This record gives sequence, C-alpha cells and structure tokens, in this order.
Amino acid sequence: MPAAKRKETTAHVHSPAIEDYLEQIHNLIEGKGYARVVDIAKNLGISQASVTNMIQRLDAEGYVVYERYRGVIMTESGKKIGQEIARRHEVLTRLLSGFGLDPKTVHEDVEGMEHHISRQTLDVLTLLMEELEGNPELLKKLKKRLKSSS
Amino acid sequence: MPAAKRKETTAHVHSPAIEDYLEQIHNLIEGKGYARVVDIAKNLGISQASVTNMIQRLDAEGYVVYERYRGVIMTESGKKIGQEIARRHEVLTRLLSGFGLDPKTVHEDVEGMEHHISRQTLDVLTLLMEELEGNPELLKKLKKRLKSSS
DNA sequence: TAGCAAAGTTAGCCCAGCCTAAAATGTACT
DNA sequence: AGTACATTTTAGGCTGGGCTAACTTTGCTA
Ligand SMILES: [Mn+2]
Ligand SMILES: [Mn+2]
Ligand SMILES: [Mn+2]
Ligand SMILES: [Mn+2]
Repeated sequence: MPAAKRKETTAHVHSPAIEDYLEQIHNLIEGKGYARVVDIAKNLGISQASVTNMIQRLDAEGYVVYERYRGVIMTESGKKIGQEIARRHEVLTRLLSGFGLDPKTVHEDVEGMEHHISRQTLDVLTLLMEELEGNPELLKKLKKRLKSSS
Repeated sequence: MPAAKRKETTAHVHSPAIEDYLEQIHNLIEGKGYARVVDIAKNLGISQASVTNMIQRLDAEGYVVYERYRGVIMTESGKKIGQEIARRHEVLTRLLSGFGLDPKTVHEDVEGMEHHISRQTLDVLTLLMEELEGNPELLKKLKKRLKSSS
C-alpha cells in the first residue's frame, strides 16, 4: 500500500451503531457501575437479542470483555471510544441547548451528528460553546435574532 | 393512531443514502442541466450499478422520474429534499470553513452531519454562520484562541 | 452504415444491523 | 429444594445499500 493512500493517524473509524453501543455502555458503567443488556437495549431502543449479538462483536474486536450471562466490562480501547463519543455528545448538547431548542429535538440531532465530527470540528464547536456560555450578551443577542426570524 | 403519537409536520425522514443521491442529482442538474448515472456514481464514489438501482427506487417512491437509458428528472418532492440537503451542506461548510479547517476534513464532516440536522438546529447554525461572517473581530478572536489551544 | 467505446442496466451476490420466537440461565421467594 | 419470573442467548430471517461480472443500448466516427 503506497504511503499516499494510507489514512493518516490510522483513522480507525467505527460505524455509528458501534459508537452508540460503546457510548451507552460507558454511560451506564459511569452511572451505575455496570451495564446490563436490558438497559443498553432500553436506552438504544432496540431488542435485547440485538444487544447480545453486538456485544459479542465488540468482544471479538477487543472493545469489551464479555462473559456469557455474566456481564460486560470495557477494555482500554473501548473506554477511549465511549468517552470520545460521550464528549462529542456533551459539547453538541450544550451548544444547542444554549439557544433554547426543544430538548427532544436537540437529542435527536445530537444522537446523529455525534458520529460525524472530526477532532478539528469538535474543537471549533467547543470553542463556540465556551464563548456563548461565557458571553451571555452575545447569546442573548443571537437568541433574539433567532426568535424574530421564526 | 392517536394525534399525540403522530410526528408533527408528517416528518417523512429519509436515509442518509437517499438524501445524498437527491443532493447530487440536484447539484448536477443545477450545474450542468442534467444528471447522468456516471457522474452521480463518480461524485458519490460508488458503482454505476448501485446508482441505477437506487434511481429505480427513487422513481418508485416518487422523488424522480426515470426512463431507461434516457435519464432522470426530479419531481417537486425530490427537488425539495435535494435543495434542503444542499442548503444544510452549504451552511455547515461556510460555518466550519470560516475557522480555516482543512477543506477535506470539512467536507467529510459536513457530508455526514448534513443528514442529522433539524430545522431548528439549522436555524441556529445559520445564525452562527451569519454572525461570524458579519463580525470579523469575533471570528478573529476565536481563531486565535483555537490556534493557541492546538 | 457498420462498428466500437462509453454509458446504462441486469443478475446474482454480500454484509451490517436490526427483528421475533424459542431456549437457556440466573435469582428470589416460599 | 422447587417454582416463577426476569434476563440473556441462540436460531433463523429480513432489508438497505453496497459490490462485480456480464449484458444491452446509445451515439459517434471511420
Ligand atoms: Mn448516536
Ligand atoms: Mn449520544
Ligand atoms: Mn452526505
Ligand atoms: Mn452534502
């Protein structure tokens, strides 16, 4: 493979589905200490059978360690991805929520967008979020403009 | 179906794939007057066979009118979606490009994000884009902060 | 006007990621 | 210990959206 054709940074890219599973497992472990199939399924709105199936793939690919009927823990590489997605989720949510959008709409948009944000774009969005959170004057001005145009 | 469960605005939602096709067909017709299978395939980076196949689906679902070997035109409903996606693409691109990000990275992110943006979120992003384009001081300040953190 | 290259189409295939139904395992209570 | 219920897993199936190989059609040009 010619060097020119290689992805710089060995850009392991995962499907949105895989990212959603790892994000959920990460959040559950963070929040209650463990991640059960039934809760993952509930949070993602899919069947338990689908969750079991994916967990086996995640184990095979080294993102979690899985023991039949016993539960799942995350490997370092799995944790890294889960955290990364949770971070994007948070930045997007805070940015959009600042403008007073309907929380449900925010969540739907965030849940999709979070899988398509490079490091550079994340930096930009973080910057905008910070500026708006630290500069209420600006936010207020923009929100007014937003309302007048709706 | 109870009214409370219905999506307001009859939110017909399409797959990212369908949106990409309609966006491309729209752009090609806008730019050169017609959209050929070979060009759609090239722009989307997929095979001509896949394009033919999808065009037949788009015809069946009323987004385009398709005549074998002769070409494709868009229906009103197809045009509406194509335009909508092109609009999201443009807003995202202008917003991110303003910060001087690598154009290729911008394009990759935009190509994914454009499918997950509600009307309300588009309004917010449009607002941010306009503010930054009309307020170079602010943009400059933010870009400086961006560079110092990288 | 006949041939040829480019464009378009069809046929047959594959994989990710979901589903339901049924079976297996775990747990809590009597 | 036995039994009921919850949880997890397996088996089998389906759809969307891609692929290659082989074909047909179109349109240009010798
Ligand atoms: Mn998501
Ligand atoms: Mn998320
Ligand atoms: Mn796209
Ligand atoms: Mn696009």
